Formats: sequence, C-alpha cells, structure tokens
Amino acid sequence: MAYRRTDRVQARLDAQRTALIRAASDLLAEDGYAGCTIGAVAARAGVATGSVYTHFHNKSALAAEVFRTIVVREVDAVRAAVATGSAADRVSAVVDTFAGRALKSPRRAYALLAEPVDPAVDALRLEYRRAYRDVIADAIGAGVVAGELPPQNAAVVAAALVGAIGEALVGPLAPTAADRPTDSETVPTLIRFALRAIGSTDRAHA
Amino acid sequence: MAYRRTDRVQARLDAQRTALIRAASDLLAEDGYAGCTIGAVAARAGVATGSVYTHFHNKSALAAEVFRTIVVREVDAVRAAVATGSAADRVSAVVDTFAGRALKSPRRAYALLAEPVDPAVDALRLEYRRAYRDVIADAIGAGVVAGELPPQNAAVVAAALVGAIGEALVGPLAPTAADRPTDSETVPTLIRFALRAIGSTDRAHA
DNA sequence: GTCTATAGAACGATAGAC
DNA sequence: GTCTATCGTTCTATAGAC
Repeated sequence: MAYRRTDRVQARLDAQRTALIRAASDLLAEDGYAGCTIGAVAARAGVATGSVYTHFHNKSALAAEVFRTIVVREVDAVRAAVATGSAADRVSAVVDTFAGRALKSPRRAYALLAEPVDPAVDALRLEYRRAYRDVIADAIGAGVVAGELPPQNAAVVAAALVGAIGEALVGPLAPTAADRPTDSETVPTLIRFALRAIGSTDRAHA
Repeated sequence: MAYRRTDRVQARLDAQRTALIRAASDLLAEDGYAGCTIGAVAARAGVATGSVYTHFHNKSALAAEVFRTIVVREVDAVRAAVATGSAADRVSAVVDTFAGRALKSPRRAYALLAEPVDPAVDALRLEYRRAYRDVIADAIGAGVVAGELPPQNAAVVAAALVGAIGEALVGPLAPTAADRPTDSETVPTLIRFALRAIGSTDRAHA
C-alpha cells in the first residue's frame, strides 16, 4: 500500500474544495462569471492554480458547482418563504424573497440568472427554474383547491411566473449601467403583476 | 492585377453563405443546435466542411448568425401582429403569434429559446428578449394612455411578460418527452395570464 | 501565371461506450 | 479506466477565376 488517503488528508482536501467554491462565489459577487477565471479563484482560495483541477475537471465543472451550491440555497430560501399563508401571501413572498435576495447581490444574481457563460450553466438554469416552478405550482394549486384562486393550470402559470420574475429582474440587475433603469418600483410592480396574473382578489396586497 | 473578385464570384459566395444558414436552420428544426455540427451543415448545404470557415470564423459565429436570421423574422412577425387593436387585442396577439409560431416548429423554437448552446447565443437571447420587451411595452403604454389599462410600469411589465411567455413554452417545447406535458391548454392559459397580469378588464378575451 | 476558393484529409481534443 | 467515435479546426493539394 503505497499511499492511503488518511482522514487528515481528506479533511484538508474537503476544506480546499469548500474554499474554492467560496472564493468563486465571492468573485461572482464582484465581477460575475467574467471574474471567475481559474487563476483568480485559486489565488483567492490560497491554492495553486493547478490544484483547482484536483477538484474540478475543468472551468465548466467549477462554474456549474458554484452555481449549484448557491442556487440550492436560494431555492430553499424561497421554499421557506412560501410555506404558509394565503395563496396571495405565498406568491408575494416568492417574489419578494427572490427579488430581495437578488437585489442584495446584483452582480451575482445577474451572473446566475442571465450572464452568458457556458452550456453546463445553461442546463442548470433550466433545472433550477423547474424547481422554482414546482414550489410556486404548489402554492397556486393549494390556492385553487382552497377556492382563493380561480381554476387554472398551476404548472403552466407557475412556469410563467418564474420566467416573469427572472426576466423582469434582468434589467435592474444588469451590470452595464445603460441597461439598468434604477427602478425602485420593480418589486412592487412585480408583486402586483403576479397577483393579478394568478387571479387573486386578495386586496391585502394591492 | 492577378485576381479580382468579380460580381459573379461574389454572387456565388453569397449564395453559398445563404445556403449554409438555410441548411443550419433546417437542421435546427430537426435536432436543434445538437444537430448543427459543422460537418452536417456543410453536407446539407452541399459544400465542403472546410468551406464553412470561409464564411464564419467558427461554429459559434455560425450558431449566432443562424439565431439572428431566424429571430429577426420572429420579432417582425410579432411586431406585425401587435400593430392594431385594443391593448387586450394586442397583448393576446403577441402571445398567440409567438406561441403559435413556436409550436409549429417545436424543436427549433426550443433551440432558440432554451437549449444550452454557447455564450454567443446566450448574448443574442438577451438582446432579442429586449426587442420583444420593447414591442410589448409599446402596446401596454398605449393601453395605459388610452385608459384601457391601469397605470403601470410598462417596461417592467413587458419584460415580465416576455419571460412568462418564454418560460411557459419551454416545457411544452422540450425535446425530451418526459418534460413535455402535451398541454393543449397552454396558449389559452398564457393569454388569460397575460391579460390578467396587465390588469385588462376586456371581457372579449375571457 | 498568379491568386483564390474548394474539397477532403489530417490533427488534436473530447465525450461516450464498453 | 481504456478505447473508440466524433467533432471543431487547420492544412494541403487541386481546380478554377482572372
């Protein structure tokens, strides 16, 4: 037995991997995927550039892993926010949570949502948009059953809302100032949009 | 003067370029960008693979040019459909035209809308979604001015509608049957969604 | 004769099969 | 994990335009 990976070594490798993802996540908040070069990520994590390839096959795999790590948290946050209340409450909470979190780290949100990057990231975007859709579809379906909302195809409407929220935020999040309308009314507008779209008559949110 | 590119030669080159884009567009309808290999495009256009590089720097440039060529037509079709009528008419026409055309060539529409491909194509997606947004924002703005719609931020709402339509169609267009709900109610659902979302009270479309 | 465009093979990289 | 098929890209020889 020439070399056995001890717990101690394994722990250091795990820590290194975590540090790399953390470093990439930080860079994402500063310059988006454009700033996430392998060299920059390695430097910030305090490891050699070549060591990155111990943990990730290539840049694409790193980009995908960072995306997944962050977006899983985001989906969970939205899932938690949507857990209770009337259908109107729950759908407003989705918009508010998603948009609020995005606007707190606009460059990162833009990177996750829209920045042209890599087909692997595109594929994950499709995957996680389905996850958001399912969360919203639940809320709408429950609202229909409870009689708070008119009958409707919850899956289609939920998908439409996911697209609506995402696309409406692309402008305000855009890294180039020219595309950014600096619109403080975006979130309220989106909430009104969403509630109307699902046929909510709940006046508490108007 | 040893060799000067004559009109005759230029015409043949132009025809070849057109044939390549046409071939790629056809392949897009069959297998999406996955089927658009340089070799396949060249073969269908009846030219050698190497000759593709006379017209396009690389595969990415070809993919982008094909995208642009098709989507310009699509935007024009939507622009024409949205030209007249009440705000409700115009917004329903957008949904109907966009979705109707997409569903006639689902594989191609999926390729243009969502297939993970290449950052260059992603960038064009962003660009043309803005074009759609502006077309819709016009209709909404006019509706507000005419008093047919409640006051609202037309740009944000239009962007949301673009995202909603696109995302709601990703499912029905998906090339993998498992993701496809075969939902004949998608378009009517989307029209209702859009009209409610903009606050239309026009009952002609309900 | 000189220059260009084309065909087709060659090369290096990558991904999928086994 | 290795092997193979395939893809994007480049290179070279030929055919054709001037």
